[in-house]
Amino acid sequence: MSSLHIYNSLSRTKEPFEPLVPGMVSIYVCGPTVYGHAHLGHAKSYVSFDVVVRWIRKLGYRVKYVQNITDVGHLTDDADEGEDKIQKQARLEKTDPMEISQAYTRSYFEDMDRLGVLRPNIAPTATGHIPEQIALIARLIEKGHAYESNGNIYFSVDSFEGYGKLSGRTDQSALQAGGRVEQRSDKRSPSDFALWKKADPGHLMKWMSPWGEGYPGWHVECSAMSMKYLGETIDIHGGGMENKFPHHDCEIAQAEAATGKPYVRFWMHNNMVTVDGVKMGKSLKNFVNLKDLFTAYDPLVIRFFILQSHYRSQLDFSDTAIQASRTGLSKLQEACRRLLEAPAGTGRLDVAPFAAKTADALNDDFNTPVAIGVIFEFAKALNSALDRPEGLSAESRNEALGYLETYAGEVLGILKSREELLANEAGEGGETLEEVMSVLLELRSQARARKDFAMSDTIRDLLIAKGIELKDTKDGTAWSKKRD
RNA sequence: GGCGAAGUGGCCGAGUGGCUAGGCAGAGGUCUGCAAAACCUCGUACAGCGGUUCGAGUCCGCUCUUCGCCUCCA
Repeated sequence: MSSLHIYNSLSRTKEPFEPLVPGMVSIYVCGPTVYGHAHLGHAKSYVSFDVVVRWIRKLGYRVKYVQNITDVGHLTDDADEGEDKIQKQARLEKTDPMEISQAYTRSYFEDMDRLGVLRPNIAPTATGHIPEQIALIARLIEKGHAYESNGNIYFSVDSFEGYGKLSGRTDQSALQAGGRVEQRSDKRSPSDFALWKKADPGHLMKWMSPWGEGYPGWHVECSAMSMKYLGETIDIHGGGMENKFPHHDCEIAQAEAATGKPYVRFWMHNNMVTVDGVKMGKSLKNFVNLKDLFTAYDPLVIRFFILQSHYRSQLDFSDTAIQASRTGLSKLQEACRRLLEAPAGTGRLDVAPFAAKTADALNDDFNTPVAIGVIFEFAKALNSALDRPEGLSAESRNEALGYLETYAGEVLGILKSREELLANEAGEGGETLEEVMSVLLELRSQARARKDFAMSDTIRDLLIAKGIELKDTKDGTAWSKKRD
């Protein structure tokens, strides 16, 4: 089997992955700013990193996964202008900022839970780490990398060699030429960015600091919390591509200027979700809210849809694409269900080659689309084996189940549990339904026995109309509730 | 203007220079009373033009097009 290779945005190559501390992997992923419900873009990001974490754990490492919650409202415009987003939402909802951030934090985790995204080990909030951020800022001032200007603290980009090395934006003078960055009177250099902002009188979320009442800049929370929980050098830092610049370049500058050590060993950036080829974003009105999407599609279908493309590729959202995923996923679920219900036979199925190919795909920079492709190939081989009269031996059956439950279940998180797969009708009334169905199927099989196909087809059609599907097999008639 | 990514069959979407990606949809077939499901077979896909090579979707160059970032953003 191959070993894990990860595409490092910093070197722009795939590199073999070894953690800094043997057996332990530290991961920090930029979390959401909580002033609205999560959308499909959030889902792509956090589902992707969920698989990263699950796979690295599967490889035997202890993973410490930190994902922040940005609950300090940053500004709607650029680093210095506009309204605080959370405060704005609070005004719209006629409440206060803390209630907004709390409510949408809960909403975020609800949605992620439904997508099967495992909770991070630590989900620190920016508001809960103001002292840490102040301490980092003070350290930067002390070292001459930051300065005060009218109660605001700015990071001095000129003081840090290599600013912009992640995004490739290293020539600051070239940046200003055609860009939209405006010269601020209290910044020494246009590229300097805010570490601490003085609060205007109407500003609600503010804290006391050595520089007066204010609030932290956006970039500083990630550096402060990452270093607090994971150390000054971490293995993996993940986030959306749109955050490479300026956010991640600023994080690097702050952290490395303060510590003199490398901040992150592997930078991972996931790509965007687009709608009709255009980025889905909060500021555009084209985002697809997850709660809305869940009313039309099983969250597992959304997860599967996301993992069918690679995390570094753009994913174009459309109903036809997602419907194709729904059909494909149910095919996989059906194969697994069939396996669970299959009587023991004598046939064999060699699972090892499929497992090796799946692991290779995941080791190759978490290539989930290829991994899913292999699982489909496996499902085909499995169905073929089950079609044969000799079926599958108990041993092969267990190996096949183990493969599916490990890769499709544990690692990719796209497989329902055994209970869910076997339950025709979960919940209230299920038992009664089973009994009624067995009566109907018995009547139908009697009709078929006396070749009264008009009657048997009537029973089937009426059930179809109620969303219950029948399948006649050599072992009798199976039924299932059609779900979508 | 600067930095970066990408253009693959009807749709989605992988792809390390030679060996089938995969899924959805479609066509034909096996099985079945008929269906459904499953399985088998089928599409001469790689934006265009040059070049390197015995051989390129895969490397190089040019052209065209699209997208992201340079402002909050997963």
